[in-house]
Amino acid sequence: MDPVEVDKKDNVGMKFAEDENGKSMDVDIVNLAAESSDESVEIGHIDRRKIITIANEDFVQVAEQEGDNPIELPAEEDGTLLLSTLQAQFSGSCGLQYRNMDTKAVRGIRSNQDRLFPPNGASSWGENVYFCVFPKEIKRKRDDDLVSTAVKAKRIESGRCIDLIVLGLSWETTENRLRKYFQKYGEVTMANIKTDYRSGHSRGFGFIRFASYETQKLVLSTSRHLIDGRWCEIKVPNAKGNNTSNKVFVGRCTENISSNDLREYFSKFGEVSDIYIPQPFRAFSFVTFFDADVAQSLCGEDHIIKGVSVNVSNAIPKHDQYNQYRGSRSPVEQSFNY
DNA sequence: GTTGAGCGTT
Repeated sequence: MDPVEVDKKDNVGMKFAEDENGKSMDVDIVNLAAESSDESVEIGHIDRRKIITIANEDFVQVAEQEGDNPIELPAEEDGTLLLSTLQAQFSGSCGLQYRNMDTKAVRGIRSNQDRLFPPNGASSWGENVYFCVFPKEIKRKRDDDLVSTAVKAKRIESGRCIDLIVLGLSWETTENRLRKYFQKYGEVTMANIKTDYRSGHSRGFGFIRFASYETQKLVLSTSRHLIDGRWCEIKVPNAKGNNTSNKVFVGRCTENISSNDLREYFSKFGEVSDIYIPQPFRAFSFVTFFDADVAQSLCGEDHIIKGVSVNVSNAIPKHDQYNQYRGSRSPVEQSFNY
């Protein structure tokens, strides 16, 4: 083949080159002609297939979120990544970021129209793992979709009452006012306003629960509710996942819910083998059943014990859920979590 | 002491 010229101006490794057909390619100058100090370097002695291989080697490692497993996306011959290539794998993504290991800060990737450019003006994407940027609305939607849409649907179609979240409450609205407002639809079994634990002030949302499924359906069919002069939204709250163990985590316990209360309450679902309440008080407990199916059937549900809405979920601690999700812990290992 | 999309203080 004919000699190929490589432009060495302000290069730090990878620069563009053209083969004899005028096709641009990436060539690693440091590896190919390290000793040359000319402005351009002849690399005609290099086998063309090898150059093509080098040229085709630039894949960009992209993950949906930081920490996710990356997918390798092919860069274009000029080193850029087409937005369409990115979006083919990550629908809705509009850009890329990566973690700068020196500064620990997240860096944005330059983009122009339909192309994304490698960082630092280089022509290589290097070994960085890049993660997607989504427009704000889509990111929110994604959480909604992936985290809980299926679970939500299951919960609402189950025919049972669940806690409903009320968003957009006035800072002034009290639990009594909330209860009073919704009582006109049917019997309310629980009303709760979430407050800032320091100031005690409302955080502007709360939860409500009805005695009958019919009432719940009726209330949910009207999404806008005028409460204390503000239009509020009532929705099925986001839920958590499932469980395979015979032990469940009971969250949002209050200090007056005793071991006996828990045993008495949960015994109606199946034989309880153990109750564990951490001391000092930590607002959760564990209930173990003889039958794992009973435990499983309760997961994701809210139950009212002594007027308090507690939440039943899987008994796997938060810091292990990542590994659990990745399947890197065996069920045997998981059983030794506590 | 402020606020106005969200997801249940330990």
